[in-house]
Amino acid sequence: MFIQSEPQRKMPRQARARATVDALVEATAQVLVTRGFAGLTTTRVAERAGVSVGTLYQYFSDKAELVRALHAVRLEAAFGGLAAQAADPEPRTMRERVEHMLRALLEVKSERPELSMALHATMMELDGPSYLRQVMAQTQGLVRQVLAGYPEELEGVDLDLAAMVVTNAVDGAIGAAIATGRLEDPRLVAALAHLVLGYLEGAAAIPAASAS
Amino acid sequence: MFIQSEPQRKMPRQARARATVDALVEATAQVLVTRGFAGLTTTRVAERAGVSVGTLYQYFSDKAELVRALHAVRLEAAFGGLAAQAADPEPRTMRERVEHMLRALLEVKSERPELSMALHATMMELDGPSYLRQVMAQTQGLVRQVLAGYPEELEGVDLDLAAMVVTNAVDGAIGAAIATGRLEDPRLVAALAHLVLGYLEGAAAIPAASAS
DNA sequence: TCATAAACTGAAGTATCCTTCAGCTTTGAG
DNA sequence: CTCAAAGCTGAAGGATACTTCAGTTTATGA
Repeated sequence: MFIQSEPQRKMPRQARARATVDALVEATAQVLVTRGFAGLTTTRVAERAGVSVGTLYQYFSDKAELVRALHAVRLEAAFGGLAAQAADPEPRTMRERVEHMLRALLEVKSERPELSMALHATMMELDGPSYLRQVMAQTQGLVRQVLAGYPEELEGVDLDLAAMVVTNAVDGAIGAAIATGRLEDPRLVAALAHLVLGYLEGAAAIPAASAS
Repeated sequence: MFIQSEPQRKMPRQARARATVDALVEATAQVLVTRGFAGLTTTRVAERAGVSVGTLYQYFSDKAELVRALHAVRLEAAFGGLAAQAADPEPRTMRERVEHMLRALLEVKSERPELSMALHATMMELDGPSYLRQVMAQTQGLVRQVLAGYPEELEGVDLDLAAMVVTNAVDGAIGAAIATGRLEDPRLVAALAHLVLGYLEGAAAIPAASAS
């Protein structure tokens, strides 16, 4: 599962090299979790991956590139799970679809919660706003698309605003759940679904109306 | 507005020194926004504050201490605004109270959005989970207290869960708004209020019920 | 006014870290 | 089997950052 987004560096051609790249990305994940971004040194990553520093620099031009590769892998995983549920041809009520997507998302995040947290913080520090915009564009786009599949229920709702609010609200709540170790709380899915559906229901009234 | 949480270092006694400490904290904010945490060097901060490095080390034992001091100032500002609205003796409907608090929160964040973002990312990298827990404990505590003031509307609702979900959902949505520069969108308050109230309404049904 | 404490300076020591590259090892096609 | 390409090694160069502290300047109060 290597990503082809390191333009200036060599691409692995042999199987051994592909394994090396994978090991480096995984090592990055481990070091990031255990020592944080400050402790993410090229030597340490190489060591953990069982190769020498020079090898690292054959495939990654930078510490940042290493982190970005890791992020690409994880994003694909998280997004893939979501997209699968979003595209599930089985017709579903809006509630069902929301719950399924939430479950898929929670499943991915639950696999390595500390990594999710550490990686997010690092990408934030690394690419700041552009990182956020990229992730948000993808995720919100998907959510928006799903919402568009329920035109009757959401008549008059600003789908862009709804996608933004709902997506990031869920993300914030999940982040908090991770930080406090409540990711396994069985009520979580129900609570998040209630949050999303509670917003969507009656969201048509939002646009101009604003009580003082 | 200096904080007394640098145990090992000297406390400023004269007015000049207090001004120096303030200047250092403000310089930290500026450097953090313009160069990120990676670019936050002690020399650069001192330079920007108009003092020498040695002076910095008289009051702050560490780069981290500098950031923590800045965070303390900002947290107090944000929390103060919220608490003021929360404790406002004027009786209000739940909707009004929520809207007022959201407005107060958005006001603080709007002052220096990039700083809010950068500081959050940095604290995340610096103190990770313990930072989140601290902030969440404070904020959720406040929110929980506010919610407890509306026992009829929220009968049967798990206030702890509600405070956590609502608080962090709002935080996530605001974070996204900051990143995309939509903080001034006039519909934002209404949308967030709708999010919060939509969750609270009927949240009593959450505990055990969980549709498959 | 003067002495003492507080505050400030900034060059220098120490510690890492990033990154390269010349040479060695492994792979795989012919 | 042979050899050119791919892959790997790790010591060393170069750069920067953190932190200290001996010495200087400024404030205070007796």
